[in-house]
Amino acid sequence: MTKVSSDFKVSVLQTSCRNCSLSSLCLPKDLVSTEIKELESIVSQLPPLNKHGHIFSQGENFSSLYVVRSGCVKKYQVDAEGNEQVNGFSLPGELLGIDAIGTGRYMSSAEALDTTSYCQLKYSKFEELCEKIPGLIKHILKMAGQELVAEHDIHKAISQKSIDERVAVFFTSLSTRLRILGYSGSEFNLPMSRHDIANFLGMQPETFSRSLKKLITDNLIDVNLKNIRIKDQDNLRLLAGHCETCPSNKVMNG
Amino acid sequence: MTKVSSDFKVSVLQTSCRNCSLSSLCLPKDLVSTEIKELESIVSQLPPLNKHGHIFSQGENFSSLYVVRSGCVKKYQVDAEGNEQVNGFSLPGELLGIDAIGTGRYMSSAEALDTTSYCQLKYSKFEELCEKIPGLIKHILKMAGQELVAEHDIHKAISQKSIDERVAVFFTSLSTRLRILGYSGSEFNLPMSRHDIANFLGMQPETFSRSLKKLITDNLIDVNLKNIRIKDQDNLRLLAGHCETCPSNKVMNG
DNA sequence: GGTGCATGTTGATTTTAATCAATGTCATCA
DNA sequence: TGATGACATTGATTAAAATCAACATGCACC
Repeated sequence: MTKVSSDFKVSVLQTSCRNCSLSSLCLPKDLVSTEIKELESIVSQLPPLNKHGHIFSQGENFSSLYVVRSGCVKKYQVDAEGNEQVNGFSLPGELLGIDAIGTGRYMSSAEALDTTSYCQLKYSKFEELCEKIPGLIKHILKMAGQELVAEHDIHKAISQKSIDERVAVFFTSLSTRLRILGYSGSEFNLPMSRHDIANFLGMQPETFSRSLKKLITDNLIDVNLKNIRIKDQDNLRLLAGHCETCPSNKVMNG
Repeated sequence: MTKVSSDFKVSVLQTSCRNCSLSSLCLPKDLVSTEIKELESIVSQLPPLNKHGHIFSQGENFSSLYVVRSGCVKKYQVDAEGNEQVNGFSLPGELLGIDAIGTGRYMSSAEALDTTSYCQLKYSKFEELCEKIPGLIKHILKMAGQELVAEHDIHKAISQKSIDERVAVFFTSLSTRLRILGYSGSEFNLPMSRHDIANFLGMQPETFSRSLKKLITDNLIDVNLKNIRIKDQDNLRLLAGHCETCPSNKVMNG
């Protein structure tokens, strides 16, 4: 089977931030050459993880922030009773570990859903660098803000939207994020299981499955196992409740 | 009627960060005197708002972060169809506006539920100051992280927990936050309406009302209009962490 | 101190999604 | 390549909460 363009993979050969295909997402704007060098000096590109490998696990001591380079990462928490809550899915360019800065421990686990490469930023060095590179503060706060907006979106979706609407929200949001990364927004392969998506969207896997069926019969999407093809973006976004002028419908981390 | 200690009010007479009763929450640790002075120079204490007054409104251009000094603030978004989603309630010491840094516009509205005083931090000046005061970056990232953790908690609650459990989560969480502020964690007055709480917790007001009744008959709380008294912290917290799918808890529910 | 309106509660019914149970399908690996 | 187990779908039933409708209560404003 040939890979569609949205397998969430990028080349991982380069080791420089400057040449990284994600630099427009990952780096603050308008960095001068010396600043990029300084940033590169605190960024380590770690060996790629296989499926089920963990970038970090809930409860571990916080030391570094991470940026996804390729692949897809599941963020999740497990409570005392062993129940899992999927908090979201991180795509290339997205930052992991912000919520650990305050507590000193990772509050959630970050697991590769696929072969995943990523970069490490030692936090102690990062803090120093913030004082040297002005734009860096704004950049990380911007990324934190995006995460907050995404959380509000999913809060609203689970709180107020019907099952089919939530599924539409998931696909349209994923579609938008993939397009930003340069992939097809109309056809992509899901690296996560039905179980994980359902968990994230606050429903049972059976319910998610039935909703997929509904969206197919309504001619909004086509589904072939992991492969999703969006047939009617407009009506899918309409169902999702999407509205361009509405702040709550920006890109969502899920 | 005499005020109980948890009316979320603090004296608003002082104008210095140093003497502010919230300094332990609002300021980074270990600031030297000159640093506090610099911080004070960018913090303006604005005139208090009456009930329904807005600190900022969704869509307005971002310019400042705000810290609640006294009272209680409702964070909410309204979508194109006019549906409101309550994102949360901010108590004294909590920061507002982080999610606007990245987008340049406030993504939600912040409305006083009561007479509320607050401080303004011009963001442009704040960024400059971050370069001068090392701890400031960590402090704001810590507060952003706390907000993210809170969002994950509510996501999980709405996603997985039953109605009564969600209500228990709300009360125990509020109780904890009030105690940290030095108020009673076992008796307090709710500044927000049933409608707003229900909306925040992803349920209908009728359903919230019925759940309150249930918690009262189970002897976990007492309710007198806006006044809540927690009678059995232990079991309320147990309920808040309780999970449907956990076999040991299933039997007790009947 | 009424009057009117917003807020909150209660009851009956319907709708929705969870649960339970069975079956189907795919990928893995001997 | 066929057996195995994880993942996914489908159907029947139950449980939970939304909805609809009526009523009660408290509060703000005359």
